[in-house]
Amino acid sequence: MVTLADVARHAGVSASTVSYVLSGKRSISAPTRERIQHSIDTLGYRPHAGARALASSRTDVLALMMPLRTGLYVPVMMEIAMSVTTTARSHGYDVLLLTGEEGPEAVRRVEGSAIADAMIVMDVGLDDPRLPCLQEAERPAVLIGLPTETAEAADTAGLDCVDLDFESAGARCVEHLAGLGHTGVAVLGEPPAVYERGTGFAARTLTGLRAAAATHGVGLLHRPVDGTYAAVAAAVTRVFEERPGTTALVVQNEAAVEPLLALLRHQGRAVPEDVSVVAICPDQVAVHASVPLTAVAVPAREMGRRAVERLVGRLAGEAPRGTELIPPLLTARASTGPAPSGPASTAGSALPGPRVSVSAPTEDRRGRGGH
Amino acid sequence: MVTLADVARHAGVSASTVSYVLSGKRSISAPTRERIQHSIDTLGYRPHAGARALASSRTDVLALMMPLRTGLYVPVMMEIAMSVTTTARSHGYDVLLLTGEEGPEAVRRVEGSAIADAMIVMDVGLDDPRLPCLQEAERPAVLIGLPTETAEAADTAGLDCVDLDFESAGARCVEHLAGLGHTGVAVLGEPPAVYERGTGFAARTLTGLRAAAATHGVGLLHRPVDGTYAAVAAAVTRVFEERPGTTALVVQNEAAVEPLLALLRHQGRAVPEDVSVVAICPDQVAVHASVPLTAVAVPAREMGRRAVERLVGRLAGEAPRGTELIPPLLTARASTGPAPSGPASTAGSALPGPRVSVSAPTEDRRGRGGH
DNA sequence: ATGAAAGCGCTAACAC
DNA sequence: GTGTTAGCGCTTTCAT
Repeated sequence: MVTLADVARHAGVSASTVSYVLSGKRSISAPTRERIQHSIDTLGYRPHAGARALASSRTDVLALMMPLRTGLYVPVMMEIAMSVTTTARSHGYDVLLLTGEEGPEAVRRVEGSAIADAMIVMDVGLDDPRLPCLQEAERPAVLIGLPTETAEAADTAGLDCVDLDFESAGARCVEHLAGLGHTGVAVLGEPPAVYERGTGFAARTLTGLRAAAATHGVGLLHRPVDGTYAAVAAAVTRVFEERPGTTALVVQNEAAVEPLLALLRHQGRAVPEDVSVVAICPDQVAVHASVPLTAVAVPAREMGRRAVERLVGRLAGEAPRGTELIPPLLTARASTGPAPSGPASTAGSALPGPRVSVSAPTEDRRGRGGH
Repeated sequence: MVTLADVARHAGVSASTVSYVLSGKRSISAPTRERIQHSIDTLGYRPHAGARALASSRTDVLALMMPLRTGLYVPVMMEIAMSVTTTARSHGYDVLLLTGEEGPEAVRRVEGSAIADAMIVMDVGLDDPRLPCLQEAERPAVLIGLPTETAEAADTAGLDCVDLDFESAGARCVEHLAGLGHTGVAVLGEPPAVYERGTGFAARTLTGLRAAAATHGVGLLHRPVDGTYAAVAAAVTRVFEERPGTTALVVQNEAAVEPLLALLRHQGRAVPEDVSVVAICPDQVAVHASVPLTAVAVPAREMGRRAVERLVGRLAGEAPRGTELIPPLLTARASTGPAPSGPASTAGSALPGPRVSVSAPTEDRRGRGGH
């Protein structure tokens, strides 16, 4: 193994000079710097991470705690993880991946063993047991997500948070639909487990949805669903039975998107002629859906990037910045349109009660699949 | 910070004794061990990772290189990553996440800076530039995937590999369908980019599919598809036009699964009465699809687990084990059934379809196809 | 602008 | 069964 001492010898200088060339912490004359750099390249020298960590008390590693509990949409997590990793690299940091299984113990391990300089914590719950440890910890931490129902309380707890402004996101959805004349909106939410766990973003979205619904005189039904075809079908069918006047759906559950579209197609409800659909999901999902979806984007990459940049800033001595909410951006695509104007124009209207039977839109349909 | 020396002083022993209690590398009398353990607990001592790495040349970290290039199904990657992380923890290792962007440079970094003790490399291509570095490296590496078209060549290159036996997986799919009397099978494969990149698993699957098709007199069409509704619709429509005798589909593209099922429903082709579908995907996807799918499982967790266990074994001194292929497991679910027996019974029959072969096997068949 | 030297906290011979 | 001690490779005062 090539050590710093080897380089020093090869370049005919002292070890400390080599070290200073590497760190740039003091000025070195051009000739010696070049000579040393040449030796480094020739010998293929790489500083030993452990030795450096021991001497400097810095690891150049960020820990990423990613619980991946049931009901969470994996691609968003993954995108955040990748965004964190590439952003971290661009700042000279590596990323240590921790699962949620260890819980608070992982926080103590990172702290106590000096495994990482800072941490990013995802999937934060309302009474997350990791939070107290994080607050006691010496090392800076940034949460992706808020541990509170509202945006204000988080920073008072001394925590740095980055998240989409889900409350505004919910409001945007309703506003968009209200603007198109819809008055009966149903929300297909995350799986029940997500709400039960007290995961902040789902609750905050709901708050925004409800507030805007009240403001705009829109009736709102909310149904948590698992991301399976069966669950979506059951929920949607019930919604249309309970309130035939439903003309728009908001989906906050990426896994439910395709099942929902397939179901509507199957039921003969045209999108957006009979029913409008707004999603809260990554843009990629919205664009590639079988009907391009009007959607509020969940900016996964952005969230990962900002989290890292805050952490890097704090490691460089900046003060905590509190809660940072990313404003939602709704992009109108093909899945929303004006509310159908009379009972006559909706598929649901043909039905006396329970089930959708007939008549539908203007689609080319063939084959024996017909109901 | 609490150091080993602090513990030693508190317990009234020497530093080395404390160290040996921790490592278990020499026998300590019960009383002193207990006394030391008590001091450790009282003081809340944690060994300093950097110091330990420097002194022992072991980091207790495994590096996981996960490229996440276009066209790869994210949930499988994520499941492997999580499986790797939890398995690693259970063996006392942490996991450092590396993206593919750095390429071979990342391998050298890990090696040169002693950042990790070993590495797991995913998404290996046929002429992967990381492979030469890996072979030169001192540290053990395990590939998830094979860098070759066939199973044999990999270990000769001195590399340790873990993967599903995709060749057999392909064969199982065809065998299953052939056993049900299907003679016209189309394969919806991974996105074109995956094949172009020379990613081994896709090519190997195709090899297995083709071999079995030849053996069983099954006609095989192969279409790479992007995982969007539009791409799937285009491909499937063309397949049925080109060969109306197609009665079964094999899908190796998780993102295409729901679009495909939605499309078939929309076209009025009943599954499995008109067309059978076999998938190569994680069991979870197969089970939760809108039609539970007969499928060869991609054992993501298993692959991650085995990769880590091999690595841990090799770090403990075991010799490389070469290539380890996990035998495929096909589970029959609701999406496959006997081939429709005559032109009269299929939706496709409406089309000017030349050939549907006559004879079919002797299997118990039921459903509406009954002649 | 450069060098010398004292650690950082731990491990692993080498003693006894 | 336990203590002593010499590093591991790097950073960073303190000198000059």
